Amino acid sequence: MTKLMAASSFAAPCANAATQPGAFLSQLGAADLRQLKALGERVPHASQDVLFTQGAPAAKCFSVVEGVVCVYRTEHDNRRQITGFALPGDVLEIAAQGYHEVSAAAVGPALVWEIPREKFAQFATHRPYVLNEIVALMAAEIVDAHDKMFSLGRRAAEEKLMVFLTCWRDRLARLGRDVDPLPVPMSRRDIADHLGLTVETVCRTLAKLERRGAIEILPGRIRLLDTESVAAPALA
Amino acid sequence: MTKLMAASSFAAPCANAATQPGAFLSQLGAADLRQLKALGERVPHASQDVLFTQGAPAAKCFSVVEGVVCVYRTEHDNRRQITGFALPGDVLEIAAQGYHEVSAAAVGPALVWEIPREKFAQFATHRPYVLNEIVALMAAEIVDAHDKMFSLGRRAAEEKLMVFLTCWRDRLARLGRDVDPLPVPMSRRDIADHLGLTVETVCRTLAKLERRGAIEILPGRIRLLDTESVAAPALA
DNA sequence: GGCACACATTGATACACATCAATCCGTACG
DNA sequence: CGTACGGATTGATGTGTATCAATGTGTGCC
Repeated sequence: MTKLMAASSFAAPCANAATQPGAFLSQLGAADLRQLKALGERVPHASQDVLFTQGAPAAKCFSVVEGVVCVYRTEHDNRRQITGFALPGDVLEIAAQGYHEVSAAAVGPALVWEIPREKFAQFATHRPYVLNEIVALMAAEIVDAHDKMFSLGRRAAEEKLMVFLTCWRDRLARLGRDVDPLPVPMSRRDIADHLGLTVETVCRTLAKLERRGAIEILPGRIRLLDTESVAAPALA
Repeated sequence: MTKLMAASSFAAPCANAATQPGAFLSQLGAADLRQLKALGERVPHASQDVLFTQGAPAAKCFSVVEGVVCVYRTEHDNRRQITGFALPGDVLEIAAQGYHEVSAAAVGPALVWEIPREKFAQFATHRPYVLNEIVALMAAEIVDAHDKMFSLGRRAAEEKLMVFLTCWRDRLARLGRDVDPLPVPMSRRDIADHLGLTVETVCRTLAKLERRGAIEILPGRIRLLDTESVAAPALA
């Protein structure tokens, strides 16, 4: 239990680069991992496939193995807020209570490891250390959520975009990906719905940043040139 | 462990009305509770007192016993985003990893139960069910964070305020408080920093809602008259 | 090749909210 | 009792971003 509160990976949600089922639980032994794998299945998803929907019973939990999955919350009207983009190693709905409070969809083709909730619960019952891992994952997720709240409430469009891009780059880099021309697989609409903007504002702001020499826009990619020249505060 | 994933209190973060140390752990027996109480101390805080600061080592965790505590994240400049208001029974930084990622301050005079992190860790070591409780609390906090992200990113000022007020009312009601003239102890600036607005916009929007007959503004309180007449969507 | 369709980009305009600036109010304090 | 002070309110004005509308650009498909 000492580990629960330990000053361990204060850095980022899931720094594990291994792209295999169960990789998110970094403390598991080989035997445990083998058993865990057997409990779930790897499901391939086509682009735009919906993994689960807000309001539906949370029967399974998920871990991204390949690709990108976006998590979002919707309202009766068309409004959508993307709360995050999940990368390989990231876990979704691992502690959902009863019903999904969000939806998730594959941004591109994705491979997802899905495990029935009860099976995972059984697996964890006799392995207390698993709970510690989960607590740490959730703690990181909460910190991340606070960051995003700050961005949504207190940053202007330029800063939102630069912060988003640099964070995205850092996450991909942590997975060992090549990020010099940074891959940006999600659509402008996805970015807009993530940052609380409109598609048009995202386009225009990216164009403005390019004109200023801060970035270079390529098809499906963006090169980050001058990360420092981020916008000054827009709100007092 | 079955309980971890059970479809239990999907409703709200900490529905426990008992305002005493440890009340947030609803599954504890009397003996456990007594021991737990002995590990921490009740600390009275004056209005505006800072409980802990973003960046400082997370040495303790906290539980509000009386009063209101606001949790916020700041930037080098004066920008502040209040991520939530904690009420009696709510827990803060229970799973912080190493350093505080947010700050917290008393909105009014407050009584807070504070416990050193290691002591709580020791307490929980031999009580696996405590971890389950923590996971459930954190899961609720994550759901809540997603709600707030949606509000910050996709609601206009009127809707932000109405949603905020009704949620605040529901939380107080759950604690058994009288909410007909809803107590609003936090300042307009606090509300603004919570909703991603400015003080002036909060004032003006409240005035507009009052003119429309949706609310009635009283000193330190607001009466909710027509909760339904919330604003239509402002963003597509 | 050419059509269709979704996505991206750019422009013109409107508006919600921020900003700047008073004024008002309640409370603390000399 | 007057002064000072922070919070609340209201007004005048500016601007960032949304909205509406059109035009590119690519990609799949017949």
